Amino acid sequence: MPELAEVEFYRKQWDAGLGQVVERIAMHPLARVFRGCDADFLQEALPGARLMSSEAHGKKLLFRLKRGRKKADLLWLGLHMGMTGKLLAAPPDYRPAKHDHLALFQKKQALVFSDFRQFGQVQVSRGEEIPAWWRDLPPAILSKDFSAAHVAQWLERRRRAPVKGVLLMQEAFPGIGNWMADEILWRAGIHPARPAGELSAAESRAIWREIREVTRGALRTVGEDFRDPPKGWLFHERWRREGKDPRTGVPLERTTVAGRTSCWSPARQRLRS
DNA sequence: TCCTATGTTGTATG
DNA sequence: ACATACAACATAGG
Repeated sequence: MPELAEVEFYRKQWDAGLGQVVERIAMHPLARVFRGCDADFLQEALPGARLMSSEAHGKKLLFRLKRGRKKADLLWLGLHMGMTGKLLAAPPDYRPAKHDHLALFQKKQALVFSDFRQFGQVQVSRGEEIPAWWRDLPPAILSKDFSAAHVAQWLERRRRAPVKGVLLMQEAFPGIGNWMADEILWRAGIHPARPAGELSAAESRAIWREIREVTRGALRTVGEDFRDPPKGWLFHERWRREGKDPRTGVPLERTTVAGRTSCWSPARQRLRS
């Protein structure tokens, strides 16, 4: 599932282990989720490290661990949930199941990363320096730097691409995934296949506003306790076979746009005006 | 059996 | 340089 709100929910699942030492770990070092990192190093560095803090940025997660007293003894654990990744806290005697690729065992619980499709990824770095994979991140959606001008700039820069595809670009819109993009465009009344550069200033601004609204709403629901977003959202209809526009009752349409299944309301989102 | 799936990346092609 | 289409990754569920 993981888009930004699901990722935030999963981040908090490991809060149970903050401040505590990892006594031992279990992992499948040959699993595909370790393709981006040195699995042997991970295996030797994690036991004995203390989980200090966690952070989410878009769909990426960072866990900071500390091995000794020196500053340089920091361990940076990066996780991406891919399509089916999840994090959970389990009892300390938990037996990792087939798709649990990494488990950090602490005195009071086990912190588990599970991902059956393995589109997710693990990264690890050591030392004082912020690792390259956590540097130069784009402005977070709810930060001050995520301005209407930032959105307008990206729509213009990718002017020939369908707007749906632009919203999925993580280097500009960190954390937006397929369902959020559809939700944003539906609320803004913009057809997903419209070329980004053809949108008016008002439409660009509406996208900016709805990106932030959908993000806030998703964090308050999905991000808190995984409950569904509020009634009236496209979310509740977009996966249903006979889905209807929550505002007009008109049957929703779906096609592939920018390589992803997209859902929109023909009543409110038109290709040409 | 076939199709779909809340993601990303690489390659071929226009 | 930009954009698109498509495959690949690995697995489950309808």
